[in-house]
Amino acid sequence: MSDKVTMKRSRQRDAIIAFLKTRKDHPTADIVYQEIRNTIPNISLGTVYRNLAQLSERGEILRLPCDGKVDHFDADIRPHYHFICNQCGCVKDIHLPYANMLDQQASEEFDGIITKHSLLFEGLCSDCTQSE
Amino acid sequence: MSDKVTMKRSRQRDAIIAFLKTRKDHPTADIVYQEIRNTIPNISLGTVYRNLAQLSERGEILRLPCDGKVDHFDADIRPHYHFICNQCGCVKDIHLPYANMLDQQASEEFDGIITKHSLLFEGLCSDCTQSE
DNA sequence: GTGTTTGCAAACAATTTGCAGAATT
DNA sequence: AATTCTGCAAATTGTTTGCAAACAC
Repeated sequence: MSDKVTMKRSRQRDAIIAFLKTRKDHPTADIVYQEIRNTIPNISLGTVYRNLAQLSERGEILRLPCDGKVDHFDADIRPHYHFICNQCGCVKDIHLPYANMLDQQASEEFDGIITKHSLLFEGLCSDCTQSE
Repeated sequence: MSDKVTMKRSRQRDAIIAFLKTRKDHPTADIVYQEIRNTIPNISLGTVYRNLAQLSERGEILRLPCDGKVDHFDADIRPHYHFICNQCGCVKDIHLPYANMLDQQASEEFDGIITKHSLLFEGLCSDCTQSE
């Protein structure tokens, strides 16, 4: 849709990317905001949203619409699946190989063009399993 | 979580369910609202949301958080998969058998408990394929 | 009659946007 | 110098909620 327009560097964006890369969970925009404020106290929430939107549009990070409410962001852009805990809402990676077969099967019975799929598992994470 | 509490019937709710059952696409709350207004002109949007929430909590309809923005609702509660068009945003059914295998595979490499998954295909619907 | 449902409007949460000034190239 | 980026606050969007009156059982 849109070409990759010139991007100037900024302290704020660098910090956002760097932070996302340190995390294996998948922070929300607000968590990113709270964290970055430790380093850049007067960063604004708008800037965080702007950068996350920008970066995910360019494919440099992933936007995960896991729980239908709040988006989560992932610096690991390799195709992989996710899990969301029904109790605490945490989001984790599921390391299964991407199932091309599913796209093929779906294509066979579908009239349009299928380019990919996303797969979200649900249940209880290990922490919540114990405290139940 | 919550027991099925007594439910009194209402003209509005009956209309909402009836409408949803006539549709194979998966209307949003707002579309339901616009439609029902033809029959019940002074129904309020709040009532539509309240009933859709209520019905999906009781498992009488499905809430589909397809596009991360707007929820879609489905009167077909049998487990099945969905497709969302990247162009027009329409949501369609994908009739593949529910893949229990995926839950098993995911469970093997995951520490918590996996109860189910949802699978969303993306691409272009047949209409958008032609107009491209 | 008791308790649920409604319409309305106000409240809310997550996110986006307009703008003037600051920072990057 | 040109353009992108930021902080701030206001605007938007989708959805939920509080309340008094209306309705169902």
